[in-house]
Amino acid sequence: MTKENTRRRLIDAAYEEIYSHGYQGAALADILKRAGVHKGSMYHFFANKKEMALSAVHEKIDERLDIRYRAVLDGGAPYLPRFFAMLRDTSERDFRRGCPIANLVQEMSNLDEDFDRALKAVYDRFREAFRGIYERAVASGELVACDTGRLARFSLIVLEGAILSAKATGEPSDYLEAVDMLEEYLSRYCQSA
Amino acid sequence: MTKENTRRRLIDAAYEEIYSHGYQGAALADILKRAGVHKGSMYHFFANKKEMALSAVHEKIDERLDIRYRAVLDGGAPYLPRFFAMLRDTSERDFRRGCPIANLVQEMSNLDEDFDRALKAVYDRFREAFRGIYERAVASGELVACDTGRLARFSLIVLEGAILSAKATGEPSDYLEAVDMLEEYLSRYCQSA
DNA sequence: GCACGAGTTGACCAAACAGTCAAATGGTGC
DNA sequence: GCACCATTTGACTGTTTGGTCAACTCGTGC
Repeated sequence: MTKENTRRRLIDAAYEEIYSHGYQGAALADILKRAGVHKGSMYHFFANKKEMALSAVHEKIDERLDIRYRAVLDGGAPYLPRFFAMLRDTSERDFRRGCPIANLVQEMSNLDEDFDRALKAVYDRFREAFRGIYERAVASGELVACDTGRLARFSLIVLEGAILSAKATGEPSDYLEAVDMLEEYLSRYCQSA
Repeated sequence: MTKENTRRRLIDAAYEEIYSHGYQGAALADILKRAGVHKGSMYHFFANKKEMALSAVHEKIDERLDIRYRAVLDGGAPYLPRFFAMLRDTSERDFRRGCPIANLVQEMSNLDEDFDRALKAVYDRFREAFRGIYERAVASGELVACDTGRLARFSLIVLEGAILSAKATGEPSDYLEAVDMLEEYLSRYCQSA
């Protein structure tokens, strides 16, 4: 165990266990077993289970959002084709487990203020990432001038709903179909025909 | 305690506790306390916690879906205005707790086969209710002939996503805005202009 | 080579958990 | 008024939970 490595292993294990079983359902013993770390060692890095979980939310979800969606922005115009290509890339999606953010929102938002605050921040950041892409698309002339915030809110709703649907039915095609229909909706705001 | 009343009280209490805390987070003791029923008495009616929970899903969610959406069908044409009026009626919605079905799907679908099966059935019934309304709308000439199953799937995705969004942000307006945009999307398939 | 503190170990704890059970209760048919 | 059985009662069990703690290891600075 090479020092600060321990903390990362704990965060990774906590993320995986919570993603699979939810926060309440994730047993501390299972997280520790997965990380190969002893209990007291964990309490050296984190005050309690919740603090570790919130750290995992921040470091595994929040920070990664930026990276993933920045890639779309950094590619330059046209933005929309690359945005939708990214949405259609299901190689990193696990429909059986659904969306890590949505799972936690559903489970914890109404139970714990700290989770609520943390998840609100993540959700807002998610929205802002979408809005940023649409803003660029307006600037590049792909979209007509419109309420990009509204489009972003709706897009995230469709995305989260689609992942939930795929989890509920077991059909990833549910997700892809919804992405098609979102694109169809968006075409209303596209330049020309 | 008047006999079969006990069972209903247990179902009601289980539904409420599970809706608030999730299945894993709902303590049997709290359910019993809420119902005012003793433990052994519960095990007389149900084999275990899971069976009681699945009964609650069936009797409190599954059966009620029919009732709620049948009202739209029973009102006669035009169907779409009444459908959207029902979606916009938030008097019975609890955005803090979200959607009881979605909550359970997120928590349990990938953890337990029995929950998975039960929730798949509920979700499918939900979809069929939507499709039935759109079928009627086509028959009555409100919608042009189109893939009503596809519209129903998308509508449910938007609905579930919107409820989740309202829960995440704490803003019920997120939900209402999405309903507006769903209606806007649907106008593509409406007769005339 | 010693002192120091970050990091590790694993035994231990009280509380909460789902589930069990023998005994008591009470209404119904006869 | 008795017999029967569905229902109720509440104490009990074994397990799992998150969290505590005193002792130990080990690299680094001096």
